Amino acid sequence: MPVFKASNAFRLQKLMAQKVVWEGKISYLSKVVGLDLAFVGREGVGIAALLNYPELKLIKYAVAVDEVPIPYVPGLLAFREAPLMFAAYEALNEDADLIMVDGHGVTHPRGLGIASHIGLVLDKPSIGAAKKPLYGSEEAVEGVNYVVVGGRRAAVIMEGSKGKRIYLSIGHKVGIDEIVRLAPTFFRGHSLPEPTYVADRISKEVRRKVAEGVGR
DNA sequence: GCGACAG
DNA sequence: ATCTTGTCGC
Repeated sequence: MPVFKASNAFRLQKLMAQKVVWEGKISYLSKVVGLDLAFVGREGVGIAALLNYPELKLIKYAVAVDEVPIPYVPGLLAFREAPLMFAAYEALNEDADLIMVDGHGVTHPRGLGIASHIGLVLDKPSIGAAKKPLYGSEEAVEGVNYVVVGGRRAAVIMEGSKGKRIYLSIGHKVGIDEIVRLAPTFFRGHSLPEPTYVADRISKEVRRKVAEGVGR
């Protein structure tokens, strides 16, 4: 069997990055899907959580569990985590108006963080929600903190509860101004935006059940 | 070459 | 991401 080759992944990212759309507005927003992954040893637990908007209440969720053979390599996160996220999204069997992914979008060394990777493949508007910076320089404009990449504003830095900084980046087909407009509406008293928070909570909850099933 | 490095 | 108890604070 072929093994994961970082050099090939790099080439693919550069090609895919050219297809990513940094602009766009969400004309109709009702279904938001949060994607996240948890681990139990080598087993990955992918979660696709559907929330309504603007209430941000969990409507339903889908799970995908499988072995994750790709190692974690900074910058190549999508190759490790996206497969199970696609599987979970597929199992959800819903058409999302917007997808929020744990991690960065275009604020990535080659312009293709996991949020952009997933938005591009599913051809859906997507936004990345990360807890730590990865790429780009900070710049404050009119009271808003941005992350600039190649001269273009690529992410907005939000302050979750207890002052925690969260990086909301362009994933695909959502412009920076649209993210600035929507950003505040995604927070509900947690450090993370609600779609990501809910998906993360569920992933850890399901992870525990999977861990028990593994031990026998 | 050295250090940094989403989850 | 995950390994991990109690503990400080809203």
